[in-house]
Amino acid sequence: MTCNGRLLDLPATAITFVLGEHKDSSEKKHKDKEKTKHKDGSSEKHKDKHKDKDKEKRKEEKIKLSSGDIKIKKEKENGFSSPPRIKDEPDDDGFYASPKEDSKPLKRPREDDDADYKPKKIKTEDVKKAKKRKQEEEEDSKAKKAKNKDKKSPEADKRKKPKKEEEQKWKWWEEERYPEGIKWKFLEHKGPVFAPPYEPLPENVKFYYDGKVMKLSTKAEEVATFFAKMLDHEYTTKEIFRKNFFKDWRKEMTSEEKSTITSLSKCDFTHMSQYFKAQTEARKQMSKEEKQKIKEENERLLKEYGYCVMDNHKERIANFKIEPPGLFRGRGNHPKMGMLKRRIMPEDIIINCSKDSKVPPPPPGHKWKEVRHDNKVTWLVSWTENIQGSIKYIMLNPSSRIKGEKDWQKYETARRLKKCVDKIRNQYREDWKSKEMKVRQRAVALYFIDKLALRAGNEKEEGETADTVGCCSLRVEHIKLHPELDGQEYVVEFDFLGKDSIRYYNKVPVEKRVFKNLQLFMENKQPEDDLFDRLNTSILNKHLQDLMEGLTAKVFRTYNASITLQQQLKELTNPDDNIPAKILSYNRANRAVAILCNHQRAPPKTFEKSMMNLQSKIDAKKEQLADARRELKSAKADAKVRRDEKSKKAVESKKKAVQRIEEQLMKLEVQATDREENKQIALSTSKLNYLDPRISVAWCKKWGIPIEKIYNKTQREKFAWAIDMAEEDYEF
DNA sequence: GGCTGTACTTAGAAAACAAAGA
DNA sequence: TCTTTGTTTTCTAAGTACAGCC
Repeated sequence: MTCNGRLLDLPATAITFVLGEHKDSSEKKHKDKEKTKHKDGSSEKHKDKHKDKDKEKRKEEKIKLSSGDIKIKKEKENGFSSPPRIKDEPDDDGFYASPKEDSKPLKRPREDDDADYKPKKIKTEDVKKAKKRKQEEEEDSKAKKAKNKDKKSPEADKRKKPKKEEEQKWKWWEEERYPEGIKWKFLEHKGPVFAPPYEPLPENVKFYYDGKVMKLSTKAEEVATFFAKMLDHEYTTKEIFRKNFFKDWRKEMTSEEKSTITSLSKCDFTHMSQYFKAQTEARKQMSKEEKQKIKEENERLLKEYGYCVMDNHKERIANFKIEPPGLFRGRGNHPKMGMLKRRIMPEDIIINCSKDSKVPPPPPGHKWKEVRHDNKVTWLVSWTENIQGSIKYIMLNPSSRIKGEKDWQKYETARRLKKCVDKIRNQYREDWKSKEMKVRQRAVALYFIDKLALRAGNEKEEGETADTVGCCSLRVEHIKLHPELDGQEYVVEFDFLGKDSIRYYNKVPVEKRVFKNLQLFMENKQPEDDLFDRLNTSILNKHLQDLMEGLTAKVFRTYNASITLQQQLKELTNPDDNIPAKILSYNRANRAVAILCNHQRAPPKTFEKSMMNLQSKIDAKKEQLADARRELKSAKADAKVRRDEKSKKAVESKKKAVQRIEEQLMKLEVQATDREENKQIALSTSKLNYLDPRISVAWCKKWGIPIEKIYNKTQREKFAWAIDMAEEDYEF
């Protein structure tokens, strides 16, 4: 079985794209089973533990909120008083425990050299290189200063900016990596930005209960506005959502409110909803100046809180704003949808930074939960969320060294898999014959993960999340076996909800041994029983670790996605094509991967309309072309009769016009094809997470395609390492 | 080997923004 | 200049993986 074959096994039409809940009956069945399981099971206990914790937390929260000493200024969301400035790029004067001083900036390793990507020992930087870099940095800062001065001509600024920004980018990939485990040596940041405090509704905005106006307490009103803002959303019609919301809302009510408001269906939020809609409208109608003001404010916030200093470099933070309170919106059939996501206070926040840094001060009158100095982790701020009890983090942007290095490493691991994948495939094929059930299950599951790019499928806490599965957690009800189907032998029909409750539906012919094994695994089982009852992700990954260092189930997805892109690009790119046609080929290769990985999206609401618009543009262009051709014809006839220079020239210019219109038409047609094929497929997820960017960069270089045509600004920032290092002959 | 907690990547929807068209 | 449409960015949920404990 070749990878190429794999893809062809999977024509776009083979996967039916349907979003959302499609199998109520089986889900219900499963849930019922879980309910009975819970009665004596340990997970119930765990759940209770969670509940108690949540209760406690909410109690604490109430106390805090009612203490009334919370004053968060609007201008200084973080409550900081005159925050210290961070330099754009710290001077190289060693005032931080700098990795530069003791690390040698190596020339980047060749791809092949890097194959096993092990952190090397940090070496002492030689003086020459240190000097050189110092010089460069000084030049950078000079350039920056010059740029700041040059504010008189924004036009000129615009033109110069990109180049200069390019120049001053730090090429971390040319430097030595830290030993494993150590993530940084110096870390300083300004802490998080908290959600703005609740602003009570104006007096004239009413809430009605049972047809009568009712004035709500501030806390109850705030939660009510969360619901009112979602009134147009399908969520608010769902029973679970309404139930969860109402339960949590009541907790925020005064005892008086609680005794009055006993039924959600008697609550009328429409006036509130209208008010918010009007506000949205008003925001759209704001004057240019007002909009500009908001924009500047956001920029200021970003400038102040959006960056940290990590090891002598200013790095962008991905999410420096704390998630605001609101109603939890789970995906798919989530049992907790509608629950209240509580407001996060400084007392919930753990700050992580280095000992010798300036610890961000908490907002006045508040304390951080904890300040720690752990350089074995990459996060700057964390807190525990109240819906699942999980930890949330503030981390760096994908363009940062710390994320980029990891990303690079991920693709190197996938490339190592390439070298031994044949051996692994032979091995699991052997294992299909094993005497041990566990080994057979492992081998069949691995075959699916490899062939179909399924996710590993960790076990999930029942009743805590939507009922979704991956490979190891597939249940009998998720597959159907067809000894023969549509002229093919041994077809397995998959139908299950995967991550984010996206449906995976696929009919796949498999090898006879796999088929027979599946029949064996399903013997004497109920639909809701696990297909691979002797297997879980931990067992599988332990096995994979023995086959190759660093190998886990998800590496197969990365490997298969990247190798597919590379093969498809080779196959689909026609050297004679013009640039738009080549880009169409690229998108098609990208699409093949997205289909493999089952990356779907809801078709855009305006899809049909925009398609029609495009078609009418094409029709108009066709007419234009016909006209132009007629004109050319008559010009030719004219020239034949007159035989002068002027009419000859006229023919030439008409010819050019025809050519130009032909090109325009072709571009439009390509666009239409691309869009149609993309209707339900999301390309960005694979582009961002599964495709070794060096493949794309090499392809661009080989065919003279500007990199901007396939990566936008953010993507170019994330993949700066690949853009810098990949040559046109790069092989994944 | 199971359980729990933690850290990190991957994911699609929605909001914000920019460009094109009227 | 205003409106529509398409693209990018933001947001945060939902996965994977693994360490450490019993």
